[in-house]
Amino acid sequence: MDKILLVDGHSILNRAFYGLPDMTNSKGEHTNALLGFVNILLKVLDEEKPTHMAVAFDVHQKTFRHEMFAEYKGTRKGMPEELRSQVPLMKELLKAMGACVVECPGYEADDIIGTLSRRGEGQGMEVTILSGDRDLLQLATENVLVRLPKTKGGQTTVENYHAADVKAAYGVTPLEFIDMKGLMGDTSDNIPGVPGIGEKTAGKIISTYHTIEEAYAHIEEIKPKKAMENLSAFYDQALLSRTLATIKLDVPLEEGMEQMILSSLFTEEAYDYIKRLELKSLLKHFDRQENVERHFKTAVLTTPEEMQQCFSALAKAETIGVFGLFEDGQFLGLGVTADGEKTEFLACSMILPEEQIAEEFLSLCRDNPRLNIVTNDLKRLLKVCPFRAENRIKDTSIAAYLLNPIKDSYAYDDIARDYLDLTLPSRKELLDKMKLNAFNLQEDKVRDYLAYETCIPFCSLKELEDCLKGQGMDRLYEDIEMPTVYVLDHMEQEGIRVDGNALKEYGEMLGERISQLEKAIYEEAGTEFNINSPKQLGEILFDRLGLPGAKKTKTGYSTNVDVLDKLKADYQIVADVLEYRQVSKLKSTYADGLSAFISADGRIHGTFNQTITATGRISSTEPNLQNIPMRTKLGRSIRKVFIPKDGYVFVDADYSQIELRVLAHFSGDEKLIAAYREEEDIHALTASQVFHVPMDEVDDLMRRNAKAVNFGIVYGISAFGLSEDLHISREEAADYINSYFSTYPGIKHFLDENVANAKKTGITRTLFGRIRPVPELSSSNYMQRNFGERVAMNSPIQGTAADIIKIAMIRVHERLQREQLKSSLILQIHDELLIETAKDEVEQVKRILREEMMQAADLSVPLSVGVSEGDTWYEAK
DNA sequence: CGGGTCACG
DNA sequence: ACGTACGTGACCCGG
Repeated sequence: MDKILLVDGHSILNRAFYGLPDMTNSKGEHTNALLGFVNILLKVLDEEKPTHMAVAFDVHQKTFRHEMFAEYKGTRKGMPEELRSQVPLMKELLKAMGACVVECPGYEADDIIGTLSRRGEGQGMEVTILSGDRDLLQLATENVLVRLPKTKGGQTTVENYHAADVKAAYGVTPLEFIDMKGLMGDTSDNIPGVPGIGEKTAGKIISTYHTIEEAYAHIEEIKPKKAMENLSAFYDQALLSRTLATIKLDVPLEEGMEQMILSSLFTEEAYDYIKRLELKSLLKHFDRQENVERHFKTAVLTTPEEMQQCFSALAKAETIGVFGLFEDGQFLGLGVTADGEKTEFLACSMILPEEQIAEEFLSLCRDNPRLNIVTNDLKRLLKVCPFRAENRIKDTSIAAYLLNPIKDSYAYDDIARDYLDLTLPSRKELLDKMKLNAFNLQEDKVRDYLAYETCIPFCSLKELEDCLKGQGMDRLYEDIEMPTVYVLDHMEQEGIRVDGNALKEYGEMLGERISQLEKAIYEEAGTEFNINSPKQLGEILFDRLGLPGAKKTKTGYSTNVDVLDKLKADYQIVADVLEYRQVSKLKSTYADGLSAFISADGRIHGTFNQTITATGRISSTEPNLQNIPMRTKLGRSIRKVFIPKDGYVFVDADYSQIELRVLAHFSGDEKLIAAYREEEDIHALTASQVFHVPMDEVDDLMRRNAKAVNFGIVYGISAFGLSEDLHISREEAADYINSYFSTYPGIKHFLDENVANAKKTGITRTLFGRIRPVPELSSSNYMQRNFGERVAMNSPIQGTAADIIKIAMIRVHERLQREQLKSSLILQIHDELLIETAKDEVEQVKRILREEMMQAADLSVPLSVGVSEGDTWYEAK
């Protein structure tokens, strides 16, 4: 039997839009609703297998209709621009897929669907209606099924209604449903209904009397009393509402059933259009040459002989893909491919030990100086295979990060999807929480996994390199990012020495103080509670003790420093809580936290991540060595436990105001450039200019305020942000900013141009070509857009500073190696490098740091570097 | 697992 | 009337 699927275009698009996170393609077009729509549609088509299909749209988008009926209710907010822009794209896409898109001026999509459902039913067809809108339930009959997709918890389930199901769920028939709506109204459709009658009452009334007229005829019997009075007073409005709620069944449609016959949606045209929209995950549905199922295969090799044979074959290749498999830090083996399809996996074992695989691989690289190597996580691989042949080794995760630094993962499945139009199961999908070991490598899913990890880097390299070249980031990739991998690996392997006993004592000292404070706080509160719980603390301070100045967060009272600082002078308990917070932070995160990371060699080997930040900075984890306390005396003293190995000292070098210097360079502002060239005190100078006083009259407070202004400029200034930081009024903050911009017009111009440019191109760019997309700039949300503007101002500055220190790191590290010094770079903290320095090399190391850091970039202002040494990190800073 | 808080540049 | 300074990571709580 023939079967027709009728799709409510707008409502499904709407569902899809709110069900998926925002997505934009490289042209800045929003595409999440398109993707969601197609996925819902494909799922339903698969389940229903209809012979015919039509997708109905309103001619005018919903907002227009709301304006027409605006007198009934306050106008609802129109659909956001991110969604609106996808409506025409969706229609085009459907047409490209050969789907019948039906619109009719003067009628809504509901009416079209109603008309077609009756027409289909009349012709003896089965009818399925797909909509996100419950109103359509009035169309359900024995032969007309209404399906409502629901998204809860990421999973989409579909509610199905025939006439009987409507009755079961609502106690009314589909036709009565219209009367029910006449009573209860619908805010989102601007249908007024009867005041005071909601779903419950309306349901009761209609299930008893079946129609509004009949209910009115028995008006005396209606309960509750309020409903009776209102129905009586608003009877006409109820009838009008019902008319508004009634879906028309007689729309004069030109389209005939024959136009709705369904054939393959995966047409040539659709392929091109989907490709243009960059909906890569949909491309897998197309049966195309470039998309023929790839066959990734893995053979697990376990003996030295097999390995020898494998490597001899690899030696003939031009490029090989490599994957180092680790589980819980344990090296389990090496995957290799020479063609991107067949993977050979060398599994570690007693007869094929890790060292032998590593050695053999190293000599393969050494003996074949033209062999190119591609992998998706080079730094990981370096832990077992410390090879160095930079121009020949490529890391696809780094390349993908440069091309889009705001993604949160660069795993093989992400790269396959983004650069090969290939949808592969992720590790989690394939293996879930399975731990890999020597005994399960032969399982099919594990072998698939090994193949993907090994082959995808191999297969995607060319596309990635083409994209890098196209974006002008090939030099950035080769000259800065790839060499950085080796420096980070070096820092991780070296680690930093920590005096475990001193750390323990420090922790105990903190523990004693915490006990004292706890006791005092409980006494002051008159009860014991968990001070670490913001919820409990808020209730104690603001409810139980009735302190003033309560501010609310989503979940309760805000108890952060800003709030508590204002109270600490008047309330001892608040002062104690603040100290408690500070001390327990130091203990849990630093004293206890760091202790847990001290290795057998007495050093902490953290991880430096190169593909995390949106701006190009490095990040540090397990532990985070880039946020060791500095700003308070007690916190800072923890740096005394970081000590160099015997016979060594620390030499620490940091850039002075590198971001402001970058800004001076970018903006070309003459005053700022001149100031830096003459080595002026930049914050004092800013104070003098902004507050209109001579330099020698600038006091500490003025200088501090000017410094905050300078910070603000770098962050993408806002009067609100500055006023919060300085505890001044917004007006005052705005005055500072205006004054700043008239002093340095070049900066104002630079920032404005930056934002305008980013709005046009969708990206920002650093001095060395690093990009950062700023999709927030095209948001319809005011806050989001403002955020995008600040990001557009900040990213080139922060990013260029990040580029510069990477260059410095590379050069410092390479020079230490080339000059065969014993000293070693062990930490990078954004604008600072820490070198564990042999005592007899101190002067040389200081010179290297100064030279390489200052010469890392050639800006129109000099780069200034401060260098110091000490027997602990505390002293060296 | 998200929110609040706080450590750093 | 809204409700923000830019970039991170770790710890704690509580659902």
